[in-house]
Amino acid sequence: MLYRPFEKRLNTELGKHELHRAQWTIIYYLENFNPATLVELSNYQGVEKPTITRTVGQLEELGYVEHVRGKDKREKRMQLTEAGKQLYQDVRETVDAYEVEILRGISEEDLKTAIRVMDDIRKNITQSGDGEVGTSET
Amino acid sequence: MLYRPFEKRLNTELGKHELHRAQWTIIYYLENFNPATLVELSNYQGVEKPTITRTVGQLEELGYVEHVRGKDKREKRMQLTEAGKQLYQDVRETVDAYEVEILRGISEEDLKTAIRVMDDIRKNITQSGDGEVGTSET
DNA sequence: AAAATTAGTTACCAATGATAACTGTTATCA
DNA sequence: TGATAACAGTTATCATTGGTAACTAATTTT
Repeated sequence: MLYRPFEKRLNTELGKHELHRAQWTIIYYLENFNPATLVELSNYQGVEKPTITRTVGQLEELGYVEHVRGKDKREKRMQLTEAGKQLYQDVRETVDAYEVEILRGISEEDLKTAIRVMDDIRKNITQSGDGEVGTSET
Repeated sequence: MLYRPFEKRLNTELGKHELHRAQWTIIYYLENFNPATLVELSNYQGVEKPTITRTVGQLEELGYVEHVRGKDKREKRMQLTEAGKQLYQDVRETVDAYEVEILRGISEEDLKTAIRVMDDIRKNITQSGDGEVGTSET
């Protein structure tokens, strides 16, 4: 419930670069974990594969990502193109400014605590009810 | 980005009661701020009016909310029906259990801090870029 | 009384996600 | 080794949730 205004505003910021949130999330991940498979992205985002297929397809058409083949012919490893890297930098500026703005008046320490708590919560969620992580039930 | 698993899991929990998130949010608000207008709900959720009209319509058909007319014939004040109140209680149990689970291992104090930070962030967001709150620029 | 504002609706469309059923590819194992 | 299982990705289709534009009816402003 707390994320609606957040997402709304983020979309506005991304709109300046004609990007959508789902696309940005993938670019963001690739910048940090270059070449990644679709399954990797799927797990990271907690989203089904077809959704990733679609979004990656868009980014490919836009020229922001390309795929490099590895040994395993099944998987499609994706990486950022030059244009993609440039876009990341550009968006980063916008998003950074946005972050500074929404974090106004919050102490460094409280923020750290909040981030840690959020992370713990995420771990709790993904480790239990989802049945996706670590529960290898043949 | 941090809320995807959260929403996913919440939807699973709500699914047990054949509810969706958007519907639950409205029921939740009504339980606390009985009779509320659609505009009120719209502002609270940071969502446009047509979206609210639709969801409230669903809840009305399901028999969870009903509208009481006030003086102003334009507005449609909604309140929970008996069935709606009952549903709230039932879902509350599910959601409470869920909350306990995802907050495992987080100290009372850290949680308080995190909540405060989140709230501050929300205030920062709604007070600036949206141009919706308090900026009466004729 | 006319004009502007407000609450809500209708009719669209877009973004994001899910499922089911499928094709190739690689691993397993009997 | 050959059948079978598991895995990565795709296609097609649907549902949820959101948005815009254009409208009606009721209420305020001027």
